[in-house]
Amino acid sequence: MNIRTIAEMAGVSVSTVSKIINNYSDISEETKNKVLEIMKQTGYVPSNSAKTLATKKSNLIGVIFAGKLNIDFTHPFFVEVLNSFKKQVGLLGYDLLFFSNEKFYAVDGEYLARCKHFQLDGCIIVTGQQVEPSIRELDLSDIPCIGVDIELKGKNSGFIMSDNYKMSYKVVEHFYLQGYRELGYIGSTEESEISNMREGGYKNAIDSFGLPLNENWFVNGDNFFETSGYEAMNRMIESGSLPRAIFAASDLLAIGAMRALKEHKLSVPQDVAIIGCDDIEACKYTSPALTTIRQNKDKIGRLAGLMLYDLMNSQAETSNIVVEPELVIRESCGCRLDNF
Amino acid sequence: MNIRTIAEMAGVSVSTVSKIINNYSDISEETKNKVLEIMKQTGYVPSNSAKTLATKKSNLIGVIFAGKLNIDFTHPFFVEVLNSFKKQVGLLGYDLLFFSNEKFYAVDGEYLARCKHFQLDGCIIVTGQQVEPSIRELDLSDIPCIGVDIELKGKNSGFIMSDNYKMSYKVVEHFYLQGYRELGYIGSTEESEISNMREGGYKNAIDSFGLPLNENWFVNGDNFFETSGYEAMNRMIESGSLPRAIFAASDLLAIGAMRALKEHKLSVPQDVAIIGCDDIEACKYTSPALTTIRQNKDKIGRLAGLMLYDLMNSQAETSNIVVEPELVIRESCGCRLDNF
DNA sequence: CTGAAAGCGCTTACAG
DNA sequence: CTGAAAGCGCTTACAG
Repeated sequence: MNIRTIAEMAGVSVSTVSKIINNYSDISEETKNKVLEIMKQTGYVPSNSAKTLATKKSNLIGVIFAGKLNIDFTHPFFVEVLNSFKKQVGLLGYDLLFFSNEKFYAVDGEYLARCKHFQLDGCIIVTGQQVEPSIRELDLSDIPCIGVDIELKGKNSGFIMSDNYKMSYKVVEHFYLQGYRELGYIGSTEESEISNMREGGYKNAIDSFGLPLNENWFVNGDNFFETSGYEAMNRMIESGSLPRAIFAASDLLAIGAMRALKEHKLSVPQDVAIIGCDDIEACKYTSPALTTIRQNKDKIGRLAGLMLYDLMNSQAETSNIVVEPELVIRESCGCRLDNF
Repeated sequence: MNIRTIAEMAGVSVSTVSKIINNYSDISEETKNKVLEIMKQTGYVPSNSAKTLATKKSNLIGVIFAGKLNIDFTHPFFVEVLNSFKKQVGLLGYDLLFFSNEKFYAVDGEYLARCKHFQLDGCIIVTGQQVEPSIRELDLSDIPCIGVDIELKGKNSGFIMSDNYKMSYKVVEHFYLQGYRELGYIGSTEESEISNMREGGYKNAIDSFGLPLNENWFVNGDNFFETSGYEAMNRMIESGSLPRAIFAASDLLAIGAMRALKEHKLSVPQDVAIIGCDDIEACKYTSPALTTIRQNKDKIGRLAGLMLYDLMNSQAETSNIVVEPELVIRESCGCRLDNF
């Protein structure tokens, strides 16, 4: 069943059917209805590959998880961003392609090659740590790309992330308002740009409030996961000196830190207050419930979709957007201690 | 840059280049190396749409979340299954296509039409409640499909799920071993096949162990989420009579139930023991930590990939597989009460 | 408002 | 071992 069959059945030309499929206006109502009727009866569906071949546009957007490892579908932050991104671009008429073909990964990803292979209209790149060089190649190509939590520099690229400095500022401010003056930080590996931005913002804010800055209270884990937080906290405890309040670069780091504190008979928030980052599901169920920074994942996803659309239809130049984060107060920061 | 350019540069025919791309054996080493070299230098990438058009195979697998609502990327179970599915089919040389184009959803999904449009080689269908009729149409088509947690009946379809009866049996057995004789159940809506299977298995097991069955201790929520568990538990509490132990059809239901119990000053597991289902991340962080049934998501995903592959390459007939679940003991079931 | 024809970039018998 | 040619199912100037 192809366009020719439909054309013959309707007694019109292939061009005419094509125009009807693509909603051209210069077709008589009569012809149009006749053809539409036949398409419906036969259950005809135009072939995307033929269309792509002819037009060089696939109506497909590539989704790339850069910086391998652990950071696939199970990553709580990206998964939610992706969810709203998917809805947004879906509304605009695009479907999503996920690279998974491992055969192509042999040669360092080869992302650009994959994109060309599928003639993707654009890409969204989400990322963890250690970005492969091949991402840079894609970034600089003429394929429109939007990065989430990764700074893209190409002239057909843009990126979006939460305001990581603001985040830290809000945390310091909240701690300050409660009288905490000795502030610590648990980050991910130093290779993580995101963690470093949060740390930088945190130190700046400490400085703005005129608080002392003690480097012993700043520790890094190997990644953003629970075990890293546990180990980092243990190291801080063993160093002999503890801050009154700690900001962790992720909720899992915070949860790990709480476990370490608990094991040392230290109470959260009475001995050490903790604020995490991400607002994952589990925050609500820890005890004490974890105060955290919520990124507006829904907004990030929607904006990413819209920015990419503009890029793909050259309705906009490169743009970089930063989204306001929000402090979600629960128990671990101590400001609701009366309720205990 | 296309196959003809490469052919001309190498001074061979298009057919020859095509054979080299596709690893045909009847090509001289010399020609092969010459062409390969040129392909490399030029950075030539074959077009997937042209290939698909010619071969009717896209090397793409469709991922379908049936039964809309809430059940997208953020669903903890499916997301992990998908993760391992992706790896498995990636190894086999396939990429993944996610339907998101909302324009097509206008007419009840039209899944089959979408598949044809992209000439997908196969589909994986994961599902929540209330499966759309259009899924059935796809199931019965000649496109190979594998269902996860959904029974597919088409002759080119298969499905895979955890052994939902066994799950319940293990829970009842565990409760029994601890001396609990009054067993309750919190399920999702009655429209959920999965919840009903678990309930059925649970009742059977209760029967096998010769325990009394009290219908008042069996309640259903509206879905698998926390609030449903909370409300269901409250209803059971208000009914005046409580079982000694409860199996909830999901971890979130269990967590909601624990919240309701806590609010009524009832302790878990001292007053009521609880076992959840899914082993989501949050189980570890609730207090008490939630004992649960872990589905082997990794195995389910890998098997789904392999089964689909066999179906797509007609190396196997329809097959239905059931995967052994595992009891993960933490605190909420009470068997480690000594440790408290 | 409609149609004939070239072209998009591959694959695949088939011939040699 | 290699190549000429038809065909996959669309779109797009262009002519009328």
